Amino acid sequence: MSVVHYARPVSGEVGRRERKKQLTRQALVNAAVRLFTEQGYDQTSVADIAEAADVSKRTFFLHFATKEDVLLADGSTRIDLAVRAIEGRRPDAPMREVLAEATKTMIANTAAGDLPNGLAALRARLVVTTPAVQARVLHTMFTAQTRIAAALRRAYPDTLDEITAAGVVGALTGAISAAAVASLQLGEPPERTRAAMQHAAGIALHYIESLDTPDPAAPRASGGAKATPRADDRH
Amino acid sequence: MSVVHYARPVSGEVGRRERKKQLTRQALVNAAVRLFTEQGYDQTSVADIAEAADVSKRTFFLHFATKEDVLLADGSTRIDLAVRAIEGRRPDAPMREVLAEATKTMIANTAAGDLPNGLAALRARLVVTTPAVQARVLHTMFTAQTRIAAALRRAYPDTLDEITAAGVVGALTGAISAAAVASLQLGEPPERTRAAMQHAAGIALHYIESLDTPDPAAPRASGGAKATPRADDRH
DNA sequence: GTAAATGAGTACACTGAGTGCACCAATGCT
DNA sequence: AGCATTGGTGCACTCAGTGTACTCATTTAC
Repeated sequence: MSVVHYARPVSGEVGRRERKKQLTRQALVNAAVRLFTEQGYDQTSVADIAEAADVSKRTFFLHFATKEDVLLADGSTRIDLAVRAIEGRRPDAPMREVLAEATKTMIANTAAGDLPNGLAALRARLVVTTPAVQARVLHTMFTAQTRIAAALRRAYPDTLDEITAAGVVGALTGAISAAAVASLQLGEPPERTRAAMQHAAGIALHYIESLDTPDPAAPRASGGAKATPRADDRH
Repeated sequence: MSVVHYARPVSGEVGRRERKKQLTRQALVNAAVRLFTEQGYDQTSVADIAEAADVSKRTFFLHFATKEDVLLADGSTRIDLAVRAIEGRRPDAPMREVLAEATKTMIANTAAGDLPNGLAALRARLVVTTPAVQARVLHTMFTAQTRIAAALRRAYPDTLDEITAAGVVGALTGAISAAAVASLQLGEPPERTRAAMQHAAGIALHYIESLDTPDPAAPRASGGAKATPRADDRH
């Protein structure tokens, strides 16, 4: 393999080494997704995955710290998105709006990234069926919270102390993830789950509004959140 | 041992067997707390704990499903408390009030259970330093959420659908736990951490009020939540 | 162009969590 | 006293995850 000797590190390219690395990484993800789907998560060992991807078991752990992490391959992208949404706010934007924007971005992205292989769908299934995966996802989200809370505090340094910032972000993500899992457990289809997440975000955000407006004339149901279309459309 | 032959299974008593079981269980907890404190969590193996408690390693797993679980020995008590607080509500009590009560009970209990051995304090320390413990606690709390959400929904069947119930409870516990961890990470003393939890609960509850009162005349800062003494006393 | 430096992948041995199983012995029940 | 139950044991096993010393392709420096 090699008509071209001197590849092109020119023009800001990645280089063969890095490309090959991403290749094995992708092979591992694909093998994992396939095996998890075919045989189930618990019935698939890391050795199996490595074997199927035709690398050594040690190599697996060169790319992923734990067995669960292979399911979070796309991982930090969404968090980065949220952080950037907060950091790139208009200077005088109210907190509620900024958080609403960040939330919307994240949920939208959740929907998008699914196409390549069935990663997101598989993950969704495993989150409600496999405790180990659920625990890992939960933990990942929790650590992400602190990053987001930090960004938020940086954005509103004199409105928020550490505790309040943590509480706000905790309430937001707590509501969203609880609603998402509840929806998944009910066996609802993806777009309904996304709606559930939005609904829960609306709940949390509705409150947050009252932090923006020190003299709350309108922390009421009328506000921007429109929190209860869902509570109505069922029962 | 044994002047009394036929102990007393009379009058609803526990019996020697059960008593001995609790004894070994307690021995395991004590040994674990001591070793974790002396040598650190990661430096202590389950075999070590079992050895120190003078039982076999196999016995450890007869009492605790995982190494982390030994730290959650008191575990489900607090959840039961919350569930009971919800179930035992006055028939017409507003949701906010019920949840406030449940929250207060839980936080109070958190403070109380610490006395016997340093379990709660140790756990608090490990939650912020040891990922495995943090993950386990998080997961425990998350599963507890569904029980609480179910109880809440049972209490307010026509105000709440599954999703909203999950969202409400998720927001509440998300806010509380995020604030608690933030406080612990700041190295704050226990009573300050408890205050942080209360503060975060107030945040979440303040919103929830608006679910009770379809026509909110007073979902403002004056209400029962008193949400921001903390945000002021720092900044 | 050649040599040194780097870093992905490998082989292998090891620790430690958690499980299955057959068994023993104390306890509880009648 | 005799039988059933059940907490605890010993042992062998699986599997996740790590440390280490090695190879070899690629990259970089000369």
